[in-house]
Amino acid sequence: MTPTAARLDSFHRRLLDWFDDHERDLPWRHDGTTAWGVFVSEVMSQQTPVARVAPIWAEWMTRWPRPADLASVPEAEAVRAWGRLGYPRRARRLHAAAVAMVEDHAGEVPDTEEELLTLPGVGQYTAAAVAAFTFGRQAVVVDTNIRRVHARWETGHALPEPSLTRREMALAAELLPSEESGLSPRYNAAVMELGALVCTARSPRCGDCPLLDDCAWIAAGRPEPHYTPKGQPWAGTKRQIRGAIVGHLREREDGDARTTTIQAVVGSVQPSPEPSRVEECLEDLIREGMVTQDGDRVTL
DNA sequence: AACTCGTGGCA
DNA sequence: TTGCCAAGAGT
Repeated sequence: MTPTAARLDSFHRRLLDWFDDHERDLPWRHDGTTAWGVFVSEVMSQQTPVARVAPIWAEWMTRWPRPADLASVPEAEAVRAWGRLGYPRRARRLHAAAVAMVEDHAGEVPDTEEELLTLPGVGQYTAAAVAAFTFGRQAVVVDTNIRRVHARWETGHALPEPSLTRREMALAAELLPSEESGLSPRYNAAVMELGALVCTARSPRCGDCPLLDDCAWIAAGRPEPHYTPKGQPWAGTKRQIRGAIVGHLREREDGDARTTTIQAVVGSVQPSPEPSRVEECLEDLIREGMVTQDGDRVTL
């Protein structure tokens, strides 16, 4: 299960050579991007395609170039500026993280995984990614792309298990180039990039893969993933209704704020569920702080 | 450990 | 057309 030193060396060399020729020109990879810029890009990219993140990230960097700039505006400003990236609670956590940086870290992005992990919205992946990509640290970065590359190249499975296991983290740590080599940050980016561009979940481009002749999944005959039936109807779920509520509010421009009546919110959700169900979701959003209430009016 | 939390593009 | 999937985190 532990690859031989020779196979591991080949793995590193092929990935890094491939990355030299295929690295995407993402805006946060440009020279001069600050640690704050990398931090924001990582949070925005959680569960969200990077192509959709790029324009919003650019707006945020112009508007709030330092943590203190975001921390100085109301949290609702961040939620409004989030646009349609999805999971808008991430905007609130990003704002809270900026406040924490100002209050506890001299207005800077902390430069260790341990400190990064204390920030709202920062979990195992984001802490490792920021530590590696902006501070050049030795960190075990494991995202969905890296998990899939590892599953195929080493384990021979089409896709990783639904939830991240300790075994996977241990494997990722074993596959990391040594600290002395100084290659691990760029290697981490390279594996992620391969997963995003070549070793994709659907229709992988194995013909373009630098690891083709050394891949356990290929050697096993590219077995299919085991099908897991979890298909549930989307319409009527809390997530759908919450999305419709916040989406409706987002479009209700009224000066700086985005506000309307509870009644208008209830009438805006399509297909229309029971009004009580919409009200329940609205109450959740108010309780969580995503939406504020003033009498019969609600504001994003 | 299993669930919840948005949104849009694409095969 | 519709289900799958995308740089996960929090509980």
